[in-house]
Amino acid sequence: MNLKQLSEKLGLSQTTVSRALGGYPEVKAATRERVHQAALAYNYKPSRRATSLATGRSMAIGHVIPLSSNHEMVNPVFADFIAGASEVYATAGYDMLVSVVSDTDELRTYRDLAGKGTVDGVIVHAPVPQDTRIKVLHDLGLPFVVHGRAEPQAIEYSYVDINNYGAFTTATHMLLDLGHERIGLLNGTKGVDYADQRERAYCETLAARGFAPAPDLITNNEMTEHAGYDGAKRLLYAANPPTAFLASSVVIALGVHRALAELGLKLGRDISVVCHDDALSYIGNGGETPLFTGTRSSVRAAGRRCAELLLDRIASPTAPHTQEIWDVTLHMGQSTGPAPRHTAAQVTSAHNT
Amino acid sequence: MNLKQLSEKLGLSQTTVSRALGGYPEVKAATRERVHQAALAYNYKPSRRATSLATGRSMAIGHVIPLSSNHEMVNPVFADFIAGASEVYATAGYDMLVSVVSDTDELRTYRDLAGKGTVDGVIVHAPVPQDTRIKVLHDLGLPFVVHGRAEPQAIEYSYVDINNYGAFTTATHMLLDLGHERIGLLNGTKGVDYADQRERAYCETLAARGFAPAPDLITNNEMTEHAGYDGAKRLLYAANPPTAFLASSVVIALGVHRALAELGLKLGRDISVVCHDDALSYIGNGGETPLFTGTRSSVRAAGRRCAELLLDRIASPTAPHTQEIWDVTLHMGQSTGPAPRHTAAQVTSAHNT
DNA sequence: GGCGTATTTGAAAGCGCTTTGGCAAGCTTT
DNA sequence: AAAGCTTGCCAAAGCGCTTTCAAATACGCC
Repeated sequence: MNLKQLSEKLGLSQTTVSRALGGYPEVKAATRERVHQAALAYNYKPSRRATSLATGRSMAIGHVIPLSSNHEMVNPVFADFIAGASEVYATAGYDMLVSVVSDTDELRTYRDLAGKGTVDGVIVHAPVPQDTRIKVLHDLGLPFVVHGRAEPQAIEYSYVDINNYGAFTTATHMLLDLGHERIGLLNGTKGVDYADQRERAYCETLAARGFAPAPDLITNNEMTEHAGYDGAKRLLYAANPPTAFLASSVVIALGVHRALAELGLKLGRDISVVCHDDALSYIGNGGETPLFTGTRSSVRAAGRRCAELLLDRIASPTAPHTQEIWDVTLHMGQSTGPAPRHTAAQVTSAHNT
Repeated sequence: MNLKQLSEKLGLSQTTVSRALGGYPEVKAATRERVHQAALAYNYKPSRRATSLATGRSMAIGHVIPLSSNHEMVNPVFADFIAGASEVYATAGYDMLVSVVSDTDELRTYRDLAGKGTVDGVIVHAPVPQDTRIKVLHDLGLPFVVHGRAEPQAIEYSYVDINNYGAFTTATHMLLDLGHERIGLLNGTKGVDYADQRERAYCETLAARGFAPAPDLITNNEMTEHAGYDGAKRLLYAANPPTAFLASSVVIALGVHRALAELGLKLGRDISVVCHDDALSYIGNGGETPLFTGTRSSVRAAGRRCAELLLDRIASPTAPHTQEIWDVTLHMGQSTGPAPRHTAAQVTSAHNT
């Protein structure tokens, strides 16, 4: 059933039917009602293809999620972020277009989306400093919102980010307050904005409290369970091991946890762990007393907010940009405790088990 | 730049330009070349909106991923599945449309997608026995492929599934061979096909080997780390605890692992764990000797295959259906060992620590 | 040279909607 | 009662492609 057929059935013009369904005011209430009934009865839905062509808007938002060409890894936070964004799109009548592309193809993908007009806007994930995507999108005239930041940029743009610097400053202070002096940082890939912010916070907080940050206590890796496990084990086996870890995600923290179990070390007693928790639904570090102490911020909420901002931008492209930096709060869990006295001995003995 | 402008620039008709770009044979090689050059120079890309309307195909595939209305949970396997499917779509020039909807809205979403013609086909995720979606999609005439099975069905359909029954039969036998007699099953939600298959395999294998499967050793829950942790702890605290667990996913197994660590039990010595491993990229239970012993099958590969089959169906809708059941192989990890002698005592002592 | 057959190009008719520009009828003004 | 507004509806022109049908040109052969 298409518009022509429906309008013939009703003895009305296509114009009137279209207007009735579209909610335009110049239709008599009775007519509108009749049209709605008929649409329901014949299960008429305007073709998205035709509507798009006629209006010039495709009613779809693109999410280009990069796949590190080397590790073929899909970051699990995307799942939650997308779920959040999807809620907003659904209520606004937008579709969500997802492309998983190797990061080398990303720019081409944006050019394609813009050229073919497949989407009305895009969300930029995992920005890096001086991200080239921002200029490209700006030049293409494709509305976008960044999840995270990509400073410095000559171009003004909208973003939603969490206060990574603040989060890791708080976390570092907290571990120092507990007496930990050697703190390992298990971070994400270098060059990604949030990872750099976190490292800076960690280093500067240590420095401010009179400790020299040891580069050998920092690992940069993808945010996988395995990376956490490897990183923790490597640092713990080294000379002068840390008594605490800062982990960039719960997934990494789970890896640390596994390493500790294997070494016979008890989390929160022998080794403390503080992580940033994206509140991923299937990891669930929540509850009364969560497993891991950490700063927390819902990546799903960020997805929702980014989507809202993007739809706003599409509606009014010349409006001033919105830049939100969300503060995060520290939640106490079971993974932190005062620094133990004899640390080196501990690990060595564990090693010999 | 649109087709009209480009063809005027070239002094050709829109027909010829369209055909040259579309790779139709009735264009002189020299002309084709000239058109391609110009398209490149002016960065012309045919509008997806117009193409769709003209051809009647939208060049997009829908993935409707259900959100359990009660738990708001996004299954992490979707991320990997989608990444696999996306690869195939990308090379075929298709887009991927993702809607995350509460499971009560799912049928409506399918009807919408079909009615508006937003997609040319869909993938059905997480089927349940006698899944109503299959009939609805069949009646809508929307091509689809199911990831998993939804038997029994009056309707013939295509699917890709793993041999869940075989996998858990193998796994149960293996634990029995190691001397484990009380084996806990930490399974997914009841009513989802794969969970039911796995439970059946577990029960029937136990029965075949002369053991009565105890219902109190089975838990059904969403496949989260937390559920694994809770389930393991509950079973271990009960009277006559198991000496081994079968876990429906690595995420659950990680939860078990955490519970064991907390109880001071050693994985693979005090308690054995076998799980099914979807080979999720960010969990990474791989490597030389993986942490968890388990049957393994790449959910990403399944995503690829489902996508291929769906594109085939769209190309030839009347072709016979393809039904693939993938056998899975058991990979030895560090999480299994012979059954310990004194089990009840163990846990009790751990409890008192 | 003329006829039949390829080869190459174009004009125009959709695809199914939205939206502009009218038009007729009913109401208000003065 | 004539002029001016509203109200409610319609015809038709796009939106930017694809594709059918027809035509023009080039080629092979007797």
